[in-house]
Amino acid sequence: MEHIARDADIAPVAALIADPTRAAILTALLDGRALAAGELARVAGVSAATASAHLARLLDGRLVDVVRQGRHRYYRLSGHEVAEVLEVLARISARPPVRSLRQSRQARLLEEARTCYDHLAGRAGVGLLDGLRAGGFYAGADLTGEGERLLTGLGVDVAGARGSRRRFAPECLDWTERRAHLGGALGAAVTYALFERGWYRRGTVPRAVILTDEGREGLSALFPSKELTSHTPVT
Amino acid sequence: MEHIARDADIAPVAALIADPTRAAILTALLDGRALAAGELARVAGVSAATASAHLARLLDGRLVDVVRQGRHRYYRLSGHEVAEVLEVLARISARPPVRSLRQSRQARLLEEARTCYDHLAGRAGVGLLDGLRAGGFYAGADLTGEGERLLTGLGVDVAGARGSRRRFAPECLDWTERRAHLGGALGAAVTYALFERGWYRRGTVPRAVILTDEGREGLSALFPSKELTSHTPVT
DNA sequence: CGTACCCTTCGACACAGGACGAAATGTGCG
DNA sequence: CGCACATTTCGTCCTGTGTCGAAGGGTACG
Repeated sequence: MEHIARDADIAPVAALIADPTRAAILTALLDGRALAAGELARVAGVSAATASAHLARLLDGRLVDVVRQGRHRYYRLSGHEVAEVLEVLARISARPPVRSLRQSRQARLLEEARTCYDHLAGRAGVGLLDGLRAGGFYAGADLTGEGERLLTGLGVDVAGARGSRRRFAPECLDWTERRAHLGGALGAAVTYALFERGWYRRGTVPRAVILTDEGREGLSALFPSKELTSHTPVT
Repeated sequence: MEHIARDADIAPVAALIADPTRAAILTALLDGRALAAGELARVAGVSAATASAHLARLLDGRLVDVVRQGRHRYYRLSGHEVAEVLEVLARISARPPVRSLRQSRQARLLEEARTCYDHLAGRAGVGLLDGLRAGGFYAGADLTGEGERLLTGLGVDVAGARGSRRRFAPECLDWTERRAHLGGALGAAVTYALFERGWYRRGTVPRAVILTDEGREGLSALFPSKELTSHTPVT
């Protein structure tokens, strides 16, 4: 009368994430960019041979894709579902103690504004969603008509996001802020547009993004509330 | 110049899920009930000693809670966040091939209607959300005023769900249907009310739930669309 | 109390798999 | 063609951990 597993077996996938080196690799890829095998070895702090073995296993388990370019091989997460797993896991995982000053500065940068795979997170992401809500541009898990006009005017490909097979505009729980930010296809499209406009740019710390002067102006014009724009720059 | 992990380290938590025996135990607990250590050993197909060791590790990692009752120790998931991790992992995990007739019947039961930790999932869960939407009771990620009246009238503790620190009424992606069902605090409250009314009851297969005759009548009165009520009983 | 039962701890074993250096493969460039 | 570089494959070592039987606490019940 025993019940054999008829659910999806999650153990093999979890095992792929369970190794510290592979977890470091996956986390490094969490910003959606593709990194070369050598870079990943360096980030994870292991030899090239070791990283290669791990990447082969991740590839086999379909957690990452590879694109060959010359003598480099660039690896990236195979999709946003993988990023979601990592984020959800982070939500119930302990945050390691901060050791150095530099680390605490990096931590503050990430709490301020970062990308969560392909959309904006951290205080900036939460503030953006708050601003959209306060202005009547977003309600429930959808844009209002007014919101659709606003974002389209800013160069966001709203129609394309709607056509995507991905969920359109779900709220995504932020694991530093413990509040929601904008995720899904629309979250990605908005973030893409913000980069295109130069309102945000990538920082030197992986996943960290930085509000530019133009961005501060543009956003404060759109959202009169202070939340989004008053945050002090981290230097 | 290497980047040490300043993110939450997810590897230890993933390692807890990565062992097949522990994954079986966690999956068995996914319906939110508390099971005794012996039962868990049996469902996982290991000796009591082995199960005990695994449960100790899960306890240490805060994935499960234990409640001692006489000479039994009942284990349960420590919270819905843990259940969410398991569900998200299942979404990117391979479904094992069906081996026996009994397994395929069980699989059909679960696809039809099951609980996802504490709310309704499967075709029944997806149909319920569809019905709420079609009737104008739910839009975006919130109840409409009409929906609030309807559910309150059915005995759902809507106010309590709103007061919860959990998200109120998020859409939860169903990994068998690949469509959304109702999750969060409201999903749990609705499911609780459906059980209280006797419209659904627990099946013999873990996590499976069964639509009762009263439930069929009640739901078809509320939601004229056929989706929710026409499904053929699995025998 | 003594017995039956549930569960955990202990001791011992076996095995998976992660680590590296060295060598092999493959690509680009002069 | 030959050298430089990125990456993988191979061989080997070694730690970590999952497994069980047997023994050791607790708890209930007659």
